[in-house]
Amino acid sequence: MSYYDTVYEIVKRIPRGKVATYGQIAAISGSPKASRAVGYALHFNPTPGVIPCHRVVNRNGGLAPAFAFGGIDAQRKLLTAEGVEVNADGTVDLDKYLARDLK
DNA sequence: ACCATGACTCCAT
DNA sequence: CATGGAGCCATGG
Repeated sequence: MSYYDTVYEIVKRIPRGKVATYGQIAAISGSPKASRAVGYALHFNPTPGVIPCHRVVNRNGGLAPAFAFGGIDAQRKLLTAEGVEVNADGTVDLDKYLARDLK
């Protein structure tokens, strides 16, 4: 699972109070279009608590609807606690919270 | 190498 | 706005 390891490393690098998109992680990991594989990697989530998967959002800035570790509301709560504003529809402002300098 | 799967993304209806 | 189909990639059988 070398590719997945890369994904985990990147996710762990996301600064507190910031978020990253699947496409962003995919690009940094080496395959800009492997967003699907990235999501799959997070689905495995081998080390919960270590990997902040709640900071990973889709291209629209929206979090996973249901398959998340504890539900979208749990992620919303965590993100809010870190300083990330989450909209009622479960999306975040990428213009402000996207970790552009990640990498 | 082929097929099936999936926390994605784009486009059409 | 909801739903569905097609394309992308990595993994496992």
